[in-house]
Amino acid sequence: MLDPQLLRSDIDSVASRLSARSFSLDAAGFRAIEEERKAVQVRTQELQSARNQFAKRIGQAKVKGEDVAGLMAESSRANAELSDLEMRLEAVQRRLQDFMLEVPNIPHASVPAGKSADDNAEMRRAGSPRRFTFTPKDHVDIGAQLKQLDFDTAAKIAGARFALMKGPLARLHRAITQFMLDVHTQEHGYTEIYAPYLVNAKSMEGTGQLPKFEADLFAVPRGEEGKFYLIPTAEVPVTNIVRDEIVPLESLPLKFVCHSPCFRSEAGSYGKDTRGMIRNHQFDKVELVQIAHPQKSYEQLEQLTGHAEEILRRLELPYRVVTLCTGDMGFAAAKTYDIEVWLPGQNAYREISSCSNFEAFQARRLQARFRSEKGKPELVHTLNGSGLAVGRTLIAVMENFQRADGGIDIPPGLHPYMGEIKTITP
RNA sequence: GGAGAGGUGACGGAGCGGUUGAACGUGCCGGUCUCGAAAACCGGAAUACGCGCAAGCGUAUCGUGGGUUCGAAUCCCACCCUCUCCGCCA
Repeated sequence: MLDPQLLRSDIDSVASRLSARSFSLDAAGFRAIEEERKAVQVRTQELQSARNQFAKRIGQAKVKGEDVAGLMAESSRANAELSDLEMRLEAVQRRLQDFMLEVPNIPHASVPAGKSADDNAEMRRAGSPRRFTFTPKDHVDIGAQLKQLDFDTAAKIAGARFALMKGPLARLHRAITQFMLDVHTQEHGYTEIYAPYLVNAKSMEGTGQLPKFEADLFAVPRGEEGKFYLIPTAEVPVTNIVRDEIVPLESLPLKFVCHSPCFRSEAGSYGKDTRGMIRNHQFDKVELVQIAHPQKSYEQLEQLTGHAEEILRRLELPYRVVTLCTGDMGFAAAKTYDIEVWLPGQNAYREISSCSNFEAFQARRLQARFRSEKGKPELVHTLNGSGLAVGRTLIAVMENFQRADGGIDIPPGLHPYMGEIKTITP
């Protein structure tokens, strides 16, 4: 959510900055609601003040044993208008809130303008794609030949967009997870978190998935009306740790790492990446989350992105980093770096991590604050990034380290996590 | 699933339906004292929002939402959460 003060004071410049991400802000609509809010609120508060005065006078008179019937009648009359106004105020505030919740974040000044992924700016490349002496296969074929990656059985058990791994490949998947967690906790200073995979609507709203993106989520019913949502990323439970909290200044930045399964309905991506494990309803991810001082958050974004890159360097996987353009960024982000790993099977770089600074956009929804140097509570900045998506990392290892005989070499960094097994062979 | 207890400020803990945003204590900040500290004493301190150039004024907030009332932290209802016991369970 954006700062309501900013919208009130300078909605036109907000609108123009949002147009870069092809969001058209209804400035006139906002002004109209805001004007009504102001009028209704002022009047309501006047009446409330009058009511409080009456109540106070009646109380005082009663103590003295005076007759208060007249005052009470007068007060009743004055209150008649109030309940109606209070309802109107509530309604207009809800409309304002609804409006605000649908407005995306303002892109940071350093974000390149653009409409689609084609306009993203490549920042750097690391490693160079391996030259194969044979035609490289993609992970689906490699996995099938090894009989360790089975989409048919997964489809029988659950449906499309699920995967089933067996034996050494399943272990490799686990090894990758452990490796990432160890690097981030032991070398990058993150605190490991284990968090709920089902969360309430409030948490989803805090990080921005709700109300706008309900269709992307899975939910399970709970009780009469309520429901739990399955987390689409550990960002949700972990960032919500600081919801409604005021954290001490000296504790910043908070750095959390959390491995979790992620559940996404992938509504609207029919026909996209249907082959293999690129885009599944369920996948594992190691997520990095930072709660930062507002003046440090962009510094922290560079650092966090570097932490994610370090995993790829250790696994000897070629990658590049791109800055998402205004049109390609997520709803809540002010700036995003995507890290894309080289996939020989697709002959392309594919996203394996997305590192974003949300500035105060999430913090405002979360009411996540810190006590500033002046002793006043101020909104924190929140950041997160994948460090990394486990399934896609597995794919990258399979495709980049595949052998002519259909086997897979294990990158040296993972040997300790594989019981020193160095190859997976057919 | 059954039975019970409880949710008040950073924390502990009061609070006959009426000048209660909330006693008291601890902690915190400033000051006096001191070479310095401790102790003691004095003083200060919630958050959000609205109106206003400002000084300031007003509104809301005692788990959440509704209700009763001229007036609710205090009464009623529903829900959420925490704790204890029983049952079940990894």
